[in-house]
Amino acid sequence: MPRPVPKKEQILDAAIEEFQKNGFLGASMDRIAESAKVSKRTVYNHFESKEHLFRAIMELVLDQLIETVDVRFQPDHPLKPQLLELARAEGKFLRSEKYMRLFRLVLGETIRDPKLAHVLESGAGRVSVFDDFMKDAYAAGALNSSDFAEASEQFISLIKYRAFWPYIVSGHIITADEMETIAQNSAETFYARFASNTSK
Amino acid sequence: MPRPVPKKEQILDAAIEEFQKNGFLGASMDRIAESAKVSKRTVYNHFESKEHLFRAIMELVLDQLIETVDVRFQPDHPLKPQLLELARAEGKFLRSEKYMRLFRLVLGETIRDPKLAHVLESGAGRVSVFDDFMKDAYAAGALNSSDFAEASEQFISLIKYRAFWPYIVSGHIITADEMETIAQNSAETFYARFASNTSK
DNA sequence: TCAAGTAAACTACACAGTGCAGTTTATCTA
DNA sequence: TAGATAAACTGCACTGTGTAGTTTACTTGA
Repeated sequence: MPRPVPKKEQILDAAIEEFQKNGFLGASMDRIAESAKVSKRTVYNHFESKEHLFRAIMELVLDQLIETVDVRFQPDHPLKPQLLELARAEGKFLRSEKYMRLFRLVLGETIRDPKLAHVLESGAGRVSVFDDFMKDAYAAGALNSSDFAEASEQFISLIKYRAFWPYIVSGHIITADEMETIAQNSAETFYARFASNTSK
Repeated sequence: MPRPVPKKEQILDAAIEEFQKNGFLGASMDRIAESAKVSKRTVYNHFESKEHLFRAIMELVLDQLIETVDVRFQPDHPLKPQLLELARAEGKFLRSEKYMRLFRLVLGETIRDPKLAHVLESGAGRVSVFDDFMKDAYAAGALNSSDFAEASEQFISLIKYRAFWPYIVSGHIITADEMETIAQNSAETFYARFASNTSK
């Protein structure tokens, strides 16, 4: 294998932008070729159809949507600051413009074609970090409810709804300050509801 | 005024379905005419363009997205069951298939064209019922925080995220039982965080 | 020499929107 | 009650445009 020719990536970059801007149906292969500074034929040499190019992008993008948050519960530390840390980490992850834009692209096409839904579920829908955190927290006696799936979902709801909604609805990406407020308030509410009496 | 011809409504019905199924770009005026059992020319006699037809539908649909929930805080009653009632009312409203499908249509097009966003904000984004409820509850001393906008948003987050997410992501409309569980858990969490000590 | 790329013309098709000759329908009038 | 009238509707051919994907003839660099 010679060198990792950059043409393919030029095409992918241009395609991501085009799909993002116009959606699958609105995207034009001619424009993609043009803005990738590549002949149309070259596009088709790398990707046999629009559909294939789109799917290639989806896969590429999915890797970047995989939750990178990795906060684990530490039994010997108090719960509250750990909740805040978890909320902040999730918030930081959600707030990146790259994530938001990719998510929007995927969401838009998922709505168009529900068959793509599993893509979202396996990507953005990942909740395992929260689940694991809650499971460990309960095992350590820090939670007052054994239903850690419920606890996990509520925490996620508090954070994600307010982070996403403004963007979905009006394209507004939440500021770092707004996100910090959301993280604090979410942690506070979660603590009020789920912290065990014995936990500090 | 001659007669209230039903053709226009046949067209609107067919168009709603077509736009819902294929989105604005994917929708075909020929198919709309065909499934409305009307000639294409008739479609254009009623609506001068695809865009006009789409906007007519948006307006039609918006009226149906206006929040119909009307639960007011009653100072002489305990807070907790009132929270549950509010959550249930919101849940019932959200859960109707008509609402879900229309919402999805609007959301899809909003993502395609953020200029349509204000449509959603003035419709589904209405939070005044919750705001009013919280304001009254605070005035009656039932809440432990003066920030009723925050309280309101958190309550909404707990309910809406879990009601919408499955549908947006996979087309799954939540069952009445699932919604009831969400309402109860949301009310419980909200109460744990925001109920004043003096409230019963 | 040859693999990869370029540019531009070309095919085939789907679609929005129009024009028009003729038909249906409801309502008003004699 | 028969028939006139106007408006709504039909069916269909047609224009123009944008697009996915292909073909062809040419270039470039190793």
